[in-house]
Amino acid sequence: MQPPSVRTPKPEQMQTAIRRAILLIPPGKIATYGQIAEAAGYPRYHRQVAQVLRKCGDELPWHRVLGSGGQIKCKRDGGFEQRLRLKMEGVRFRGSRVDVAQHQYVFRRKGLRPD
DNA sequence: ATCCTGACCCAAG
DNA sequence: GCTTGGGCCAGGA
Repeated sequence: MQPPSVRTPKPEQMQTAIRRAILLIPPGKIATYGQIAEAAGYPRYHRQVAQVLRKCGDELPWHRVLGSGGQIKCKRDGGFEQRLRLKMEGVRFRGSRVDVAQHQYVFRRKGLRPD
């Protein structure tokens, strides 16, 4: 059974909530796809976060979005640029991963309202 | 309606 | 570290 509150989301509203959640991440901090989806009020919709980034990542701090464990999920040049951008903001790496313990951004509340 | 794909996640081996 | 397989959801052909 699932709570009816998070089912059958309106795509437009969900996309807005996801965008707003991503915009909350300050420079030098990071969040994962799953955390963003949850913060936006749509747990389990992490794939939709990726969809939003692919579509309009140019308007968002896309480089602050990582896979679980602080992994960069972009391929090739995208991943390279993401790493550079993060380093430019002072984010430190441990091997190929971001030091999550130090840079994790914790959303204050989950279920951001559309306003 | 079905099938495939994707900037995903997680547990196993 | 790696690969597999199952689960998840939306969008496009």
